[in-house]
Amino acid sequence: MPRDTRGESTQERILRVAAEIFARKGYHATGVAELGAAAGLQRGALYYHIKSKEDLLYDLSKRHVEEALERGRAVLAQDLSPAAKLRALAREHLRTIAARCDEVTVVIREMHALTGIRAKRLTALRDEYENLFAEVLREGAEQGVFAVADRVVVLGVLGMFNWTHVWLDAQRGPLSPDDIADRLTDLVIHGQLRSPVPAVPAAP
Amino acid sequence: MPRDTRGESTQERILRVAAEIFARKGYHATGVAELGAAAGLQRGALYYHIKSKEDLLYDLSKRHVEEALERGRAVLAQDLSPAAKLRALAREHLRTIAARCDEVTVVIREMHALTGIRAKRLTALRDEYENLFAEVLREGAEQGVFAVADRVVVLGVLGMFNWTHVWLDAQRGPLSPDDIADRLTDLVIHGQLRSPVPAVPAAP
DNA sequence: TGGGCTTTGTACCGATCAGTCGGTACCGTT
DNA sequence: AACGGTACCGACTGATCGGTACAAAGCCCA
Repeated sequence: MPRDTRGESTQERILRVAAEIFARKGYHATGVAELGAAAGLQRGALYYHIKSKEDLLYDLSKRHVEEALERGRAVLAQDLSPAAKLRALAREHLRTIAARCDEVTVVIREMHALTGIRAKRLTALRDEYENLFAEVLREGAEQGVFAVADRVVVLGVLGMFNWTHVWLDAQRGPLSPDDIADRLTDLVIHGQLRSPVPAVPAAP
Repeated sequence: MPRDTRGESTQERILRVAAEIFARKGYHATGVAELGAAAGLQRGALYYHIKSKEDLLYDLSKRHVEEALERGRAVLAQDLSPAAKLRALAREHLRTIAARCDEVTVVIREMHALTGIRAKRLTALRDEYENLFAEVLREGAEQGVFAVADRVVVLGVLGMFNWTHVWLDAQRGPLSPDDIADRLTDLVIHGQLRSPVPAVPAAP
């Protein structure tokens, strides 16, 4: 029963500012006093709401990945062609990054700061999310629409989309997250080759 | 004039172990005592060799990016087709990651820990390296071999290759770095689409 | 043997770290 | 008025942080 009824509980405010500061300064470079101050609390008050600093990072990351995973699963449950599914998944991914860039950055950059069972659980969650991409590519290959995607290709595609969190914010163009997702999806589906030049021999 | 003539100076040993520890634990989570101990030195002795902890991170990163940049430039100076140049650049990139995974991880993950002019200088160096990929794609488009690569595509391709540092070590398959680079290059050039008319089938 | 330089270890600095504690103000319920 | 729970504060702990001062020890050349 939080006293604050202006639309955001103290818990939510703490998670929000923690994501912002962790993304900007890094987990280990951020002190709990700084986290509290950003949330309008002293250290003692902050520890009324969180169990530990690492738990804060864990809760923040877990909630984010779980929500993204849920949305991704909904996309895969749709009755679409593999190519359309890949496009829809890419759009969902880019929308998430556009809307929650701080959290994405924290999950990707600071996950290694988690220890023990928390690290294991979050790694498992992240693997589950990444499997969504593998699943779409597998479906496409099964139907003969895509070339068989070995693990390298899956990780390559995944990396392309994951890396967008680094530059999406700086991309101050007229392109919407959906536009960018479409452009990257086209690249994965069609490649860059435009001339009928045959396959390239390996470099010496 | 290092006393150690067994092939590695104290300076080099410090840079090497620092890369390893920074990559494993993170810059801010690593204490200077820990760095010294890993190099066989006490804190005071360590500070005879380094100016500061941040300077150690900077020197380590700068040296690495400069060397990678030099190799990349040599690739681009070769007289090759755009596709062959992209393949050669990808191979060079993957070879670097395979040989110096710790340094790559540190540069990518801990660069934001640098401040002031050091951050600016390293960012400029990294941008210069990333421009190599943009340059290859631009050449290809200029010659009509590649589709025009806008900034999104360049960043997408770059992300795909940069992200490999996350999983290349875990990839305990029979694939060499060159194999992986070739596979990713093929993806960028040809895409995954194979239907309705199966193009040149990729070897499974 | 004796300077002179490089390298190292020890002791120390002030600051900050994550986390805990006792105490207090406010709340609705009884 | 008394109570239990929620929310918060400020002070405190012991440890560790990055960095420095300084002297001893190892080394080379004379």
